[in-house]
Amino acid sequence: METGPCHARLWQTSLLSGNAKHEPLHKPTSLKMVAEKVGLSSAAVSRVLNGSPAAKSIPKPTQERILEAARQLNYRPNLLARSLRRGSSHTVGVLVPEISEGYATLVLAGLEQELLQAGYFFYLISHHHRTELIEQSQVMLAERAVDGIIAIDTALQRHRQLPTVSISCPDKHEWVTNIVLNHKRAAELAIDHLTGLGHRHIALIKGQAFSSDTEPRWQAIQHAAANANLKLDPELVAQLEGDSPSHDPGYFAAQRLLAAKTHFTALFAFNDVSAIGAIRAFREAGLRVPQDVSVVGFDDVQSAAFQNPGLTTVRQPLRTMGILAAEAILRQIASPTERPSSRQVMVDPELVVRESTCPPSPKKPPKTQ
Amino acid sequence: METGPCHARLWQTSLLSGNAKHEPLHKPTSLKMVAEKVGLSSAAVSRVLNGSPAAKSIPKPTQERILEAARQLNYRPNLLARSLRRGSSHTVGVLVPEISEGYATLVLAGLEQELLQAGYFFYLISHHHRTELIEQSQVMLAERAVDGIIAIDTALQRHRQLPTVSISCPDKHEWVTNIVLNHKRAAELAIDHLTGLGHRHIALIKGQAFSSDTEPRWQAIQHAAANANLKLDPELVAQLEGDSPSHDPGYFAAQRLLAAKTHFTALFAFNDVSAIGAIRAFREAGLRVPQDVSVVGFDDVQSAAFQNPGLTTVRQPLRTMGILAAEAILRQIASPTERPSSRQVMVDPELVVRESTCPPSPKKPPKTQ
DNA sequence: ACCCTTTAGGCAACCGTTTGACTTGATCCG
DNA sequence: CGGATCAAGTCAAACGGTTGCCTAAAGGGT
Repeated sequence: METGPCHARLWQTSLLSGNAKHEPLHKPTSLKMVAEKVGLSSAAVSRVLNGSPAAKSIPKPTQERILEAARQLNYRPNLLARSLRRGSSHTVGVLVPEISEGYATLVLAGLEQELLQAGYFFYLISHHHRTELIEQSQVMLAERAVDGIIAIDTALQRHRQLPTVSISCPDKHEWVTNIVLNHKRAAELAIDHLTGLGHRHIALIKGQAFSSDTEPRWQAIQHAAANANLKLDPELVAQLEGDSPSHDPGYFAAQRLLAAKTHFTALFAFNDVSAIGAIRAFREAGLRVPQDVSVVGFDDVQSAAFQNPGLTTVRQPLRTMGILAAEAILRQIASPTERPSSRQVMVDPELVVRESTCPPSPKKPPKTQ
Repeated sequence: METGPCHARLWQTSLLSGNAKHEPLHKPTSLKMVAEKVGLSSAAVSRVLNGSPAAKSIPKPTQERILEAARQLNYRPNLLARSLRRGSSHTVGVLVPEISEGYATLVLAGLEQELLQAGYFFYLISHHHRTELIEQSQVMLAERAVDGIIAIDTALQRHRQLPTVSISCPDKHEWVTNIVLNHKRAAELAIDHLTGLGHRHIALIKGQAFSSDTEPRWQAIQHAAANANLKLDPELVAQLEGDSPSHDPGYFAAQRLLAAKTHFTALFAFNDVSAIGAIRAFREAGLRVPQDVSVVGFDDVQSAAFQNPGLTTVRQPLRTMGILAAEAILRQIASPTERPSSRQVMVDPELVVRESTCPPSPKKPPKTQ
């Protein structure tokens, strides 16, 4: 509220004040130039501009002179220099598997909002699940003196003792704070929903082996199935293959399920993107969703509600998870010595029922084609 | 170890995790430390490690010693310090309206690939089309000494003489290189496709007023319509409203079109996301796509092919545009004095016909509901 | 007159690298 | 033998800002 309008006005003036003297290659104003203009040392100027406690011995009129000079020269501190000296760059690195639609997008949105608000910028790097890229990225981020690292669905390789928060990576490392979903609850929601509708033959799409959520989710599903007295037929389990961030893996997984010709009336997919791919495979095979096959997705990405049929899905509070991760990393940065109060933050899923699920039709098993 | 038992414990655990020589609170190795280890000046070490031409006067064995010491100490140059000295941070700022599914995602993916490959990192900032945020972002990026700015669908406010490339912003500024789509061709593709199928009553969804593509696209559509002897009925034009990055604006725009009760057999939407929203509105109104209304989207986002029905759309080569933008900014950074060879790079669209378009049904006009 | 505190700010080191200018000793050439 | 050249580095000044410590003068109390 103080600097915002101030900057805006500053700008206006420098634009409108007939600044025909367009100085393209003039170096930006430095502290020293401001200091010279007011005839003081740069130490004094620095202290005043930063509102440092040591500035209280400097009289108001002098302070005004300094501020005025800075404004006139359109002074902007060089943050590289400041970071170098202060040892804090106000920057974090964010690692994601891919820059693509789906999961990470919403998390990033939450992250960004929270980080920017705290004056932090972030570097975004994708690694396509390639181990050496992850490692290299961590090294490069450290070189760039980031204050912390946030890893989204990323198995961190080595660790350089930077504050680190991971989202959906059940990370063994001591120093990492984890933001994780309550997988147990998530599996229950989906399985109970489907069994509640009367489904007994439920196919599953497991995540890729490299995805950190795959295992815990799978465990949770087995647990939930057991609780619901449901037998999981190994024939009805397909795994996503390949690291394409698109809908293809889900599409092909569903084709494999169909090819196995084992009867099923419902599918619980690893995520929305693969669910959407699967639905297309079903349609191409002449099956209607949900009449012939009910489909439950996972994540509730932005487009889930706008699918045809609208996708029933287990919502992860993705945006919230981003916000929580940002808060956690900021806390860690603020007090690096102190152990994080809780190394794990668990968030709860929520079932969103739309149009892709219904009771199984008793008539004809989906053995078409 | 130094400041408290807390540290000691941390240290212990990190020992347990299997990494012997991993000193958590030791400051990272500096050039000086390497220099001391080999008994040379940091100047010599710097030159050798950088392979600077001045290092050729240093004998091979000495160079080996230096390299070996750096390796042993796991030396990583501090890029803040280097940037400060060299005056180049190897960082660019990327401005996007939103971090959300759709348009920007693919562009970002292309950008990232190309920038990382060149050793550049980027800051990602979203501004939600708020003028003061755009301006503030530019200032903050300049403070952080970025080497350039890439603006995606963003109306830049003020300019600080940084190398700048914009994507889909018909920017007036002299210094900005533009990556733009051939809107004329894009409009022709869509209009010709629809008229070719026999549609004469085509509804349109215009982009939001703040979107830079809205006007040129609209002009191009009018032009293409005239060429195809098609009259555009103002009743059949709806504009996206609100800055939500979701499918909602398209959904509501379609509802307004339906409410106007003017007969139409096809819709050309501003982008895929709004097309998907519109399709949902149509379905809710009891209209079938494409039998009752054909729909053409724009962009060809990742999920377009997996819609139900598969979305016919005008593809923008989004990833390529990202790559081109990265190349352009890197060129500008490499030779800042020289004016960019071409201030505009135009890319061509491509029509992707899927299942959301077909000839109009002559029977009943979509006056249902 | 003396001591103490406050005011007002300066000095210089420091953050970690880079780089132009310079030194020092040896070698070579005529 | 004297000067030039060269190898193998070193020195110190940047880059731009921050900060611990210092000083010098003025004021205030006794």
